Amino acid sequence: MRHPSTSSSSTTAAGGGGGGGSGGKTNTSTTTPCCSKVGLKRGPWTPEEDEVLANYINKEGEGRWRTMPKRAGLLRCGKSCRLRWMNYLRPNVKRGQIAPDEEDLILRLHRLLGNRWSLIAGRIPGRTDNEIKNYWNTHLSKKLISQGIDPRTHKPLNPDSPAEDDNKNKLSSSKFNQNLMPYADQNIVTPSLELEPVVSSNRIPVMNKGNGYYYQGSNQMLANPNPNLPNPEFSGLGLVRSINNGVGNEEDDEVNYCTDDVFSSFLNSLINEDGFNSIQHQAVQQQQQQLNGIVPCGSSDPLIISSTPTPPQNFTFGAGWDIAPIMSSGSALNHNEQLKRFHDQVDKKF
DNA sequence: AACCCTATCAACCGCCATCTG
DNA sequence: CCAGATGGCGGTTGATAGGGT
Repeated sequence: MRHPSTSSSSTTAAGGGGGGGSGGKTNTSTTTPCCSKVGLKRGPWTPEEDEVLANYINKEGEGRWRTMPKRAGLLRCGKSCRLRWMNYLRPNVKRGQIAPDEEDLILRLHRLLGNRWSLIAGRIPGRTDNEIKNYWNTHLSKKLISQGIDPRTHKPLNPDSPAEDDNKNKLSSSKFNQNLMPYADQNIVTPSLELEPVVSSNRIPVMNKGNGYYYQGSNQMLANPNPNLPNPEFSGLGLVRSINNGVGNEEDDEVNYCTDDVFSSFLNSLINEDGFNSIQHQAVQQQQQQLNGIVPCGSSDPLIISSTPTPPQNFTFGAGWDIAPIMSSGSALNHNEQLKRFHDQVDKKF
């Protein structure tokens, strides 16, 4: 294996980066000036180059990448400088082993966001999108596959899994679901109004907004790889904030306040759905134990629910989130379309 | 020792959204 | 409103390290 801290300092001849992918997009012959590498150095950065770049940015600040190399005296293209800074030289970039709690969070976030590496990285301090992407491709996707889970959809590779039955008919044949929607959590269900927020084994209300409850589908997806680990929310890791932070107040709504915090809180609510499921599981266990006379009724932990879990109350999006129509009972939209609209809004916001 | 295979990850690419004039 | 410039993103590549034969 290549040691992370040494490879980039390699002074070996050109090589390093790959030939570049198509990105799956329409190929055009146009190239930006930055992409023309005439006379520019490529491949691994040398310690000298790193020093020059770091010194320059520390003095002049980030930005204006296109012209930076010239100003800094580097024979690199702006993109290369930016990438090097963002992924390696920038302060606070954490390297080394991904901790189990980070891995857990990556899994949760990927289930919710799909391959939105920058969004995922934005919620894991010190980790870059490139690093997370690499870790996903080299570790986590294989890990999921070995567990019989499709890393792209976070659904069982075996389509006959009983956990799927509830939504299978609605989802499995969807081309949108299979191809157009790499986002992972395709079991999110937006029920119609007449549906009460009834909790079943695989349909958990996560949040509500106005008329609609937001359901989380199969709870067997993304089993916590380390059940002994607390949910980051409650672990003091500071990786995610409490959902209570996301309680939308009228003030915010009035000023059309739709910020990262709003989305962040919403995301947290989704992330913590796993914790929610875990809590539910604990509750079931507790009830069982109570029936067996093992433990006294009640729990000092306010997060431990007693019987029927209730969705987080009072959660709201900022005004910029047009979630109500998505959740609307009268909507003729099927689930996939609703979910797609939600993701579209995610895209628009971020 | 030499070769092969696999895993890793830095760096590259094209595309797209946003910014700016 | 438009066009060009710029920044940022996700997909992909390939050099390298290390283990196996």
